[in-house]
Amino acid sequence: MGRGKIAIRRIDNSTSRQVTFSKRRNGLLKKAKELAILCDAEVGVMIFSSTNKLYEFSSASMKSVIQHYNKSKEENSQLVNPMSNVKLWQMEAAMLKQQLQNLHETHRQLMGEELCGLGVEDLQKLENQLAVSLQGIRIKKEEVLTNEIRELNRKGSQIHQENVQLYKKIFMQEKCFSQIHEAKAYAASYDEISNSLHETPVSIEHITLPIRSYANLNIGGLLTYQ
Amino acid sequence: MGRGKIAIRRIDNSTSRQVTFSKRRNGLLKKAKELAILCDAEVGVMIFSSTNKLYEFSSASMKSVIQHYNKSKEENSQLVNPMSNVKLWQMEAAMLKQQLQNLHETHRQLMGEELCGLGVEDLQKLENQLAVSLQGIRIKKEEVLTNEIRELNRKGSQIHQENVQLYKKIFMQEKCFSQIHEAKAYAASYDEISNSLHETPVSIEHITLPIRSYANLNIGGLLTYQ
DNA sequence: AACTATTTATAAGA
DNA sequence: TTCTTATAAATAGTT
Repeated sequence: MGRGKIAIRRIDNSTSRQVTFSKRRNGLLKKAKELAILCDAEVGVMIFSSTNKLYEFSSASMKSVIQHYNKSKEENSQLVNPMSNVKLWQMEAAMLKQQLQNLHETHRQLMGEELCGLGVEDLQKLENQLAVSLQGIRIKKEEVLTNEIRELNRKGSQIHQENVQLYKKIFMQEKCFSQIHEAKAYAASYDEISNSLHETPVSIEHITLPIRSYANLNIGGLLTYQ
Repeated sequence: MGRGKIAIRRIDNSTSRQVTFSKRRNGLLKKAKELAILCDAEVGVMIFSSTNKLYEFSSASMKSVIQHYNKSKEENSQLVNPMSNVKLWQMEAAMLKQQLQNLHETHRQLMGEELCGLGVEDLQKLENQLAVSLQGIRIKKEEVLTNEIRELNRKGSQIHQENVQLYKKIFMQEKCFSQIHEAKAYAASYDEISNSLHETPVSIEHITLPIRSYANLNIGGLLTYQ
């Protein structure tokens, strides 16, 4: 329809293509509108130019047209339907919820709650499990404590050595008599405390206090004499 | 365009409207196709007849056209986007997954596994919790066992009474000497066993065997003499 | 964007 | 529905 007939194939000339797009786009939108009005039909048209600009017509809102389209399609196939994904995720969520609930119940039983529905055998199993767990945790705890003690002992003796070196240095330099006196006094008091701690192995039950004393001594020693 | 000009308003005549719909619908789809080809545009057309039948054209897949449309629109609003639901459910699932993972870790710690990341304080808390749980479960178990024992004792003595009544009946009827002898023998043997069980209170530790003996006696008695 | 020769779409009728 | 056909409408090429 025009001065000459054209074949329906991509128009090579860019300008010509753009002009034709403009004309025919308006034509299409007009015809869509007419169809909707004349025939009482629900029509939705989306057009994207090659420069990605959107032109649209819809008799109702485009949202409702697309929803209608989806509804119409979900009878035939689930593939085009963006709702199918929703259903998949809903199922996933339901499954996770169930797992969570189950685990929660088990967890509460392990915490010693909600034991009413359980028989003697279940209770016995639970008791055994908890006894084993408790044992494991106590072993682990002792392990951790032992390691901490060993580490503190190591650091304590290391810093004690440092302090001894520092005292020696101070003494050798013989710079100030008052400092020498202090150092002697400190060394005496330190030995008095650390002798009983250091020579004998330290047990878990008595470690808390000695460790703190150690730490205080170390920090005090370093700050004062460095 | 036709024999006469028509106004663009709803066609009243139903048949005429349907015919026009058919013609113009094909026209619109054809024009949409031509536009897509000639101008290299992305086009999507959805048409629903008044009887709700769907006719469509899309240059690519309708799904991709709609997605393109949504993407183009989501700058303005999220409402039209059918993916938003999916995202909501994905978030829900992710949240549940996280909860499940957390609970799982706690659970494993309660089971005495994976204790490596824990400090002394955590271990101590865990130990205390487990000790409390264990205590609760042991109390519950004793409660259940005590109830079972009480119930069995009740049944046992009840059925013992029944048996005594049955023996009396048999003796009173004096139908058969051999039966009387049997009854005497049974009563003697029963008293021998049950005296020691029934007079003294029964402790949990020793209950299992006595209860079974009781049950056996009861069942035997009932089956034989009813 | 406007013009216009031509093609195309389609209203009415069969 | 489909075919026919007269006519309205759309538009290709031009200005």
